[in-house]
Amino acid sequence: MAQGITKREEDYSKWYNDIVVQADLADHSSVRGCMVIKPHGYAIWENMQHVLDKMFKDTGHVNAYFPLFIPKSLFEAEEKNAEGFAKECAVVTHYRLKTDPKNAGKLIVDPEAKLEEELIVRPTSEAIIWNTYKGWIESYRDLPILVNQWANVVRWEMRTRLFLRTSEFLWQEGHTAHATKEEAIEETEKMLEVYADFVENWMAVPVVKGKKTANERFAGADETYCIEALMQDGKALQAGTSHFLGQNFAKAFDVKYVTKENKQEYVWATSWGVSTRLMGALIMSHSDDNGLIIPPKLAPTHVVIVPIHKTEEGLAKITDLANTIKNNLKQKNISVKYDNRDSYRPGFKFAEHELKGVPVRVAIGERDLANGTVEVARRDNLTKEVISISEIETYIEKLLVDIQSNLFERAKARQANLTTHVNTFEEFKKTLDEKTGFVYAHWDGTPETEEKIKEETKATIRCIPLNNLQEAGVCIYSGKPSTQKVLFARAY
RNA sequence: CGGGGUGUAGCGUAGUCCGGUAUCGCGCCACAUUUGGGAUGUGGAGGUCGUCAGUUCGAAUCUGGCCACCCCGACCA
Repeated sequence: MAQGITKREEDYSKWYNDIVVQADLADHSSVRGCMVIKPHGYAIWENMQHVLDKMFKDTGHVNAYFPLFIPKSLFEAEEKNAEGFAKECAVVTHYRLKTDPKNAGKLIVDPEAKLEEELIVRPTSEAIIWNTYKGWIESYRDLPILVNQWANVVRWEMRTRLFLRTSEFLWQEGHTAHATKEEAIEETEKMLEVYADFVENWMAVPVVKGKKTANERFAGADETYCIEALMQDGKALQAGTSHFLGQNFAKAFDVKYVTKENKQEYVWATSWGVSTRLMGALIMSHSDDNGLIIPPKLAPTHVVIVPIHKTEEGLAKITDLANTIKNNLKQKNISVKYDNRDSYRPGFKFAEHELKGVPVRVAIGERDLANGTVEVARRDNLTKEVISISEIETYIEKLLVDIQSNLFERAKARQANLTTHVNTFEEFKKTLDEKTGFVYAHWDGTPETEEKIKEETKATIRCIPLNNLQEAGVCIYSGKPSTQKVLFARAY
């Protein structure tokens, strides 16, 4: 167990890395750009999956699984999508190794085992899925198709960061097919709402919902919706995207259906996804210089009980009490870990569970037994209280709810403080450099201006917020007329 | 792919200029004493010094090639 976490104000990215590694969430693997998600990190991801999966099912979706490999000819069918991902694709060219005749014990790629057609390791699955949907859809009676898959994908990134950007990552991708444009757009918006609901109410991370500009749009989409979150260092993080794909994939893969009126029509499509990147958002939204902070609704362990004893008899009594509390809390669906390891002292355990982000710690000592109390410490604000044993269960139940909402309110207040409206390019640059955060500014709506602003400031348009206030103004860069302010930020 | 840096025990390091078989801390193992915020003592295990070749009686140290990783840029959920 390492002891020092870099302070946030000293070096924010180092702090982030320290948290990920020292809180046992993930590690660099010996595969370049790929990480090992460790049990503690994976447990949090599993909780995210469970909640999201239920939300998907509740909105009528079902799960399925499609292949990891996509033949190049299928991959290239939707041109824009293919072009967008071409630069970061892993490609399988051979299917066999053989022993090296010149170097005993070593293997080489068998040059005679070259594939007729290369296989692309999926960076996303639209191509293989729409190729499949072609066979599933004949009539309007086959629609809609509402399928999700949990999978890994590979995008050959040049620079990687644990959870935020790795060459391989885990995600879910929903792929739906609809009879009408309206229905597909409704689906796209519905899933954006699902994501916003999850990220705000389970992860306790406030988001701005919006649409991407043409530059930032998913390759192959007509419209990309997104949720944007703001991290503690004032940088934005895209937390989820939902795409209205129009008829682009239906046309590329020739997926038509027969209407009631016996007419042939192309199918309308959506796709939407969130990834293990959410882990990064979770970490960077709440954690502090003592380590990770996990919102109760996603914490693998809600409460840890630490015994403090002087004698064996004392320990036995504490253990009895701990087990009673544990069982009572279990009735309330609160998961409890009794940390009775005898090789570590209480102070060490306190620090360790803080580092790993357990929301509530209960310490029980022999003094408590005499007084009929326990000490309860909350992770979010590091405060402690002495609570009577008789009311411990109801107290903790309420405390977990408090912590969840406190984390959200805290993050929300921070986001509000780090949101600025500006009217000139000077103000814009100054805000980005000195204050950071979300910056609202007028933009003339052209990709050229967006590109110039990005080149000069490294800030991108994160989104055009939904239900955005319409107000006449002039673009901060070009001085041309604008109808609304859009959301800029430097981003991960 | 460009520019910079680093490779010595599980982790962090000293030693490299000036060649003589590797230092310290954390962690690990055993035992004892401890336990209300990261315990202490005693004993112990653990290293082809990134890799390959060269120079030398002798290389962590000098020379050359290669490899890996990190940081900065171009790219990106």
